[in-house]
Amino acid sequence: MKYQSIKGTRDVLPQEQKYWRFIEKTIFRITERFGFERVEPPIFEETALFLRGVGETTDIVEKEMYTFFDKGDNSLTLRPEYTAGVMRLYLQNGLHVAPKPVKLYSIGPIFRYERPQAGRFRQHTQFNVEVLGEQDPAVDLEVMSVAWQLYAELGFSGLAFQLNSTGCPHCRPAYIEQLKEYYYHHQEAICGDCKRRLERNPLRLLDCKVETCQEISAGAPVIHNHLCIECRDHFATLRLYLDTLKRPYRINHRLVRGLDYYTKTVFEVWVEGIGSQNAMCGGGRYDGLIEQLGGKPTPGIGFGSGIERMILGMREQNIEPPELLRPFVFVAHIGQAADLKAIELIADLRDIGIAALMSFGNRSFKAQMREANRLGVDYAVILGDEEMVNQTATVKNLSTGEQQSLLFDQIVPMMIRMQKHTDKKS
RNA sequence: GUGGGUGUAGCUCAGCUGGCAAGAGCACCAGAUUGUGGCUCUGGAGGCCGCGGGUUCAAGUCCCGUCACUCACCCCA
Repeated sequence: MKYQSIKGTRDVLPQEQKYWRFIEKTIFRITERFGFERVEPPIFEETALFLRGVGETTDIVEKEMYTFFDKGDNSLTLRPEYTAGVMRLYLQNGLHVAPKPVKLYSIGPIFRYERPQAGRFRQHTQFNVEVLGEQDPAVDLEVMSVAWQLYAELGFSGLAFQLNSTGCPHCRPAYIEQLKEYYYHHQEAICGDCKRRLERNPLRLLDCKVETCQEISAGAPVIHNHLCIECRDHFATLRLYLDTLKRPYRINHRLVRGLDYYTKTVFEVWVEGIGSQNAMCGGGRYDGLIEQLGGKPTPGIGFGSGIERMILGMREQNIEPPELLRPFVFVAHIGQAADLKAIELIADLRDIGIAALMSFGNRSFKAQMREANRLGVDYAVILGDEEMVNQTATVKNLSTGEQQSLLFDQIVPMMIRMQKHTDKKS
């Protein structure tokens, strides 16, 4: 084989489309219900936006971006996440003067140069939600509720939020100092990765999977004891809201997120069985980001959810999305006159909105019937020598096997009636 | 970037300790039914056994290299 898809990318084939259709429809329905509006920034932006927006020392920026120079020698990058681009869109298009909060969502591809594995690709699709301009914890709840409602309506069971607060610029630095202080005392015992984390991203120390490191992290200072009053209140109120709605969640002190811009609330939703990358969505609050990108101080919160991971999760939980609609009529034809009539007939049917197909080439009648069956149509219209002589068509109901003879003029009206009939049933 | 696993028909996979003119199921095509699908039966088409080298009388099978895929780590949806 000469060409194959790029590492970490995947083809979406017809048999998977029912998942995509189902998920997209559910997203549209829920975002509408929650009062979100769709925006789509371009797939690539100037590289500097992501450097600033995501954070220069994050893994995403340091090693995962698809960056290239265009013919004008501009450094461009395929978006490695949605938020920075949406913030740019928000500022550039004057949405910051719109009534607050501004509630936006997007659906599209994300690119990261990573080693692929189960549930992780170099191109994946994200459903992304952002709410700008309101710091009320009720907005945190609202954003989390979009994710919750989506997974519930997709049919997932047994899900729970992982929840944490990572503090804010007022309280986090002091906490991180204490954390580092603690770890400096255990420097001998921690793994190589953790030694790096200690210098570069101390919060991640808590998340290490190495057993000996976990023992150490178990004794580490907990951020909740170091939150400032504002952060503590915010977190407590959010918990009150979640409790009121009886939404299951687990406080996870180890939940930290890799992007620099998060403040206060961070959350994920996990699903088992899709490999070790089990987070179906991840997000949190980023109250300082807009300011960092040149806007006025504006609170914000959002999350991204991987559609490929939703599909993996649905498969794992044996959730069957609705089947796509099948074509309604198939026209089988034998002989030249019938061929012309078939072409005319499917055109007429399609004009009035009925999904009609015909056989191509000179296939045997039997083969055409097999094809009709395989396509899953409700009716086969048969045009053969006899029919052409009588100016009639034989219409066969493929589920009951009944068939009747109709004048040409009666076929389209009959199909309209039959389709309405089946619509009612389903 | 690091470590493990796997590469045989379109898909899922058998091929044990080297002896294969290379198999099965599904899918595809055709026939049984000369104008009637699904079920069944019969037949057909479809493979440089990832690629390159080596060992051997003999390699899909053993060895080396290489590429690809895959799982896991880092990190993330």
